[in-house]
Amino acid sequence: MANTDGPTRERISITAYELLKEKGVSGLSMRALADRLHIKAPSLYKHVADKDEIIADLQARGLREFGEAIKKAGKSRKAKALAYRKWALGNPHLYEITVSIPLLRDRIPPGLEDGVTKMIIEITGKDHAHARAVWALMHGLVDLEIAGRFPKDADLDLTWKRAIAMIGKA
Amino acid sequence: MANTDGPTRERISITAYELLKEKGVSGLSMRALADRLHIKAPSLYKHVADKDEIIADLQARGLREFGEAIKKAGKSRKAKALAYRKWALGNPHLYEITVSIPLLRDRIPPGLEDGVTKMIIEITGKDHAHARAVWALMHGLVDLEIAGRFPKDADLDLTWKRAIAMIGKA
DNA sequence: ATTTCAGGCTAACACTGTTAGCAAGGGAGA
DNA sequence: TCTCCCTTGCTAACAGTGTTAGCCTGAAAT
Repeated sequence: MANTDGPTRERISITAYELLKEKGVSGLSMRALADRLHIKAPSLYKHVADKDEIIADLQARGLREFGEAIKKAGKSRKAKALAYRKWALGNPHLYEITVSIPLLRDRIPPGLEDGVTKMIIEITGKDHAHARAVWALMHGLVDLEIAGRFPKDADLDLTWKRAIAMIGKA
Repeated sequence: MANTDGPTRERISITAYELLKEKGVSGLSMRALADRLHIKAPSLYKHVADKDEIIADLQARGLREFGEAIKKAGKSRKAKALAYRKWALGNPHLYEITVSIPLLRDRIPPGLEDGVTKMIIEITGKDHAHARAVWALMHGLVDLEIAGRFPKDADLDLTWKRAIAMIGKA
């Protein structure tokens, strides 16, 4: 071994997260990740089966942190909704890799996804169908905002206000 | 010239669309596109500046066809909403490249995007903020459905019903 | 007939994920 | 202590991506 303290699986995970935060999904390459760990790209495969394992890792982290952020927020639907927006916009790359990319269900800890889904259902306090519609509304808002699909002069605070009104009344 | 009838810009556009329909966004490579046109990849650059020009082309087509589909639908909000879903699910790859990828605003015909936006505003019959919330709701539903984020046993027809109820009441 | 040029071509570069095969060092067992 | 093995690094390489440089050829225009 050339290096006495090689990268553990944990360090790889943390470094991947830092790289994602700084460079986004497209900047998360195996070579860039290896560089930060001061090893060569092929050596990563001694710790990890493939890139999907790293992505699954980040998706799990995203689900976990997102879940905590929502849990911490005030109890009202409005507070939860605004927490959703705040978290997603504060962690756009993590949000993207967690929600805008096919979820690697087989490779994340079981129950994680269900936990988040159930939490959304509890917040809305209605049936699954309603909860899914609410989730879709919030996801759509965030996705379009991150993707820059709304015009620059769009009043998104007002848009969220309208969206929250829609949730409350139906 | 080896071939007497080389690919025109129009043929490139059509072939790219066919390729997208069949192979999806990830299958739309310059080499695969060139193959279908019976030329080599570098020759494409005699007709097109870069791949983004082709993507912008498809985004414009997506906006156009999507706009027509919504226009054709029944006048009720419900009919429009269901037309949105139907079109998106019927043209998932075109929907993805049009909406789930950053829009190349500088390279699509001016007014196209605004036209679609205005149409949505007209349908909702309220202010811009409300229209954007409605759009986000529909986009979120479709995006999550295409991405396979809803469980297999989810009743999505019911979810859309709830969503449409939300639109109507707020 | 000569020239110009559109539109093909091959070779190549930098990047992506990934595999094969080699080497060196540390830890475990005899 | 010696030896073996296994972990974990390495380089070279492959197939794929978008893209550029430079060459060649046939058709059209002067």
